[in-house]
Amino acid sequence: MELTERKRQILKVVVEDYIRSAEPVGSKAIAARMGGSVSSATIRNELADLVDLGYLEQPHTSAGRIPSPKGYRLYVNELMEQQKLSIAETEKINQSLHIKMEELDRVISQAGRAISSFVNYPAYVAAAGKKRMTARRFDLLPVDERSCIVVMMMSNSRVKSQLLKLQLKVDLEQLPTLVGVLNSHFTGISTEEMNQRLMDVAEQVPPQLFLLLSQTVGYAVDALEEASHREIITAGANQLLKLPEFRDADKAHELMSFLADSKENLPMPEEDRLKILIGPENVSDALKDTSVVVASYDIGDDMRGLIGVVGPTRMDYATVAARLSGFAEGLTRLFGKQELPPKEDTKE
Amino acid sequence: MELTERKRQILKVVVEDYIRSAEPVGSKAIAARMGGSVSSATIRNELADLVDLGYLEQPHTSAGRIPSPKGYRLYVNELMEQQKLSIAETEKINQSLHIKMEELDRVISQAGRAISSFVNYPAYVAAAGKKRMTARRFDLLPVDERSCIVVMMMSNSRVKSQLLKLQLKVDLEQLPTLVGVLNSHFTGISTEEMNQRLMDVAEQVPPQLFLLLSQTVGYAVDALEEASHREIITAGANQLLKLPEFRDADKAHELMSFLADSKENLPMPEEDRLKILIGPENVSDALKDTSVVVASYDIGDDMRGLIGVVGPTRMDYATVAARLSGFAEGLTRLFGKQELPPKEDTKE
DNA sequence: GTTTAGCACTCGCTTTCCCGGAGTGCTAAA
DNA sequence: TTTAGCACTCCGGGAAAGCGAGTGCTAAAC
Repeated sequence: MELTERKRQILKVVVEDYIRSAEPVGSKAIAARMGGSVSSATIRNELADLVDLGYLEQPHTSAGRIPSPKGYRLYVNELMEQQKLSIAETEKINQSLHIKMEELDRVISQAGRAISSFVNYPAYVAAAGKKRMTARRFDLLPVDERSCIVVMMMSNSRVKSQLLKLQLKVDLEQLPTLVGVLNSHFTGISTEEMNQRLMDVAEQVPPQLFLLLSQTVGYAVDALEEASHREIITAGANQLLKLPEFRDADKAHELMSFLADSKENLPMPEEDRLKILIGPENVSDALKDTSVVVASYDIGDDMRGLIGVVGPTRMDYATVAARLSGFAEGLTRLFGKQELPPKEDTKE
Repeated sequence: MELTERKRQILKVVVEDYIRSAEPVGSKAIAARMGGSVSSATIRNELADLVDLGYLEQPHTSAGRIPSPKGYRLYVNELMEQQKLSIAETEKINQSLHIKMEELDRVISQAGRAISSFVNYPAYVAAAGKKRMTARRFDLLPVDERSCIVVMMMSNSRVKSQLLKLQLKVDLEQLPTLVGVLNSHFTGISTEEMNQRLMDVAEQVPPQLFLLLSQTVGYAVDALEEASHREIITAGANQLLKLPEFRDADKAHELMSFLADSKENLPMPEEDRLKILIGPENVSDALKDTSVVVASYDIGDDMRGLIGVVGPTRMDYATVAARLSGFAEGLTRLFGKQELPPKEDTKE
């Protein structure tokens, strides 16, 4: 059997109607929506075919039809009209991205909330380094004889610092030596190598300096690992409760717990700019009945982020895809503009 | 009419039974639970009195009784037995607080998740400075002629830093002068005063230095304001859906949206170590049918934090109060131990 | 005077039954 | 190939009925 143009038209109408109403779509409604050029009986014949072909499903005899995952897939791939963002929408996106970039985390979580309330579905956001983070430069600032400040610039040009309490008094004159050691031996290498090298230099450095050195390197390792650790933030899970498919508390609870606890299993495609995963296409069991739309954005040159939206398979793919892309572009722009680094590889 | 000892006993049984079962408690069940020393008929008489006194309510004639807010209040104030944490529980708390204190935010949000899963209700966490944060010390580290690193130690001994891209080339020799100005004129004062003072010194400083100065001060102001801004984090809202009183999606949605969006209105008592707010005692409308238990903890000497738990009025107050206190103590200890500051007021 | 047994009554909850209506599949005619 | 007609299916909602837990009251017992 063939998938004629008319069948495609009908499928499109069914998908869009169902997305709107969340209720099975009947032949009469379809006929009306197609301009009355054909009768409902004709539509019925076509519908039966579409069910046979696997694009539609019938909750029970004598109910209308709803799209199957395969139907959604065809819709998304071929039938869906690329939606343009209205000026008002673009405006709104830009407005919600007027964030002073202080902490990366904070920007990201704010972006998560913004996108969620913008598409009316739960959203998740993540940022990850393209490669492992390393230290580019160290400094130590004396405070008093019992404490000093470590300052570390990381390979992504972000700067981290902390007050360090010293176990032993340290001669202030020796700090420059230490800084020299740090910068010559501990920059541009992975955290494992840093720990390793700490062992190696143990003998070359006077013991009381070594203590401070290992404290500093310890801090650096922690900070680097924290920075390269991909953190996933979710927002707007409560949006689910507005949807008819999640009025059942158990269903809602299941998905919300998943979003809160097992974020690691959210889809994180590596390559695509925009990816749509429909129902069973998701790997995680908890997402089997839901769809996910993910877009990626750039954080400067070294990092990459993902924003995703989770919703029922009956998701408004066209709108969500458009808005998500818009957001991703906005974020890329935001980070591109504010990013400071004179990107220059530090030789170790 | 008097509140005899037996009435109090009965009230206690009703509250505790209702907390467990979420269902109106009948006279027979009470009699059984009181050891069979009195018959259900006697209990019925007493129950009628307790309703008259306002401690109990009757959803409808011929249903059992449930506690009124006034009943809960009496229970919490006088009837409830202080619960001790078991060793296992204490252990579990300490374990969940084995956090390396990196970012304050992160500790706090992790603590929120931990407490929430520990009491099985949604939780919120906040940290706030006791007084406004000020800068205690500045440093500038040259990177190249177009950028340098600002390092600022705040009054709570936390250190913030960032790479600054300079609009103009600056002579490296002039940085020490600038640091001097910063440390002598911009420490120990509020952010408003900092902005004011920036105007004042405008003429005393060569123009191209002034640009860098104002950039630095701008950064400092932002960072200080961000640090003193009380951020409230909520966690575990999904726990609500397990409770029978929130099986209704609309109810759950209302409260969850409140928790997600209007966190500012969550109770933040100033004085008490532990506070319990029952139903209508809450000011926010959204919390009228829920109870809140809040405890406070110390973050070093300068800051104070709050952890709270939100649940139905039928909350297990005894357990929640004990666990929350345990947590608050744990946090106080955590911050006390890791806190570094040699607390010393900086003269401006 | 307080407590208790006995009993009729109340009222919410669940189950069952019934009905309307939307929608289908099939057949036969256009 | 399309369409009108028609019998049939099945969901969803509302009414009615039965159940059962629990009450309030009365009258007797302690």
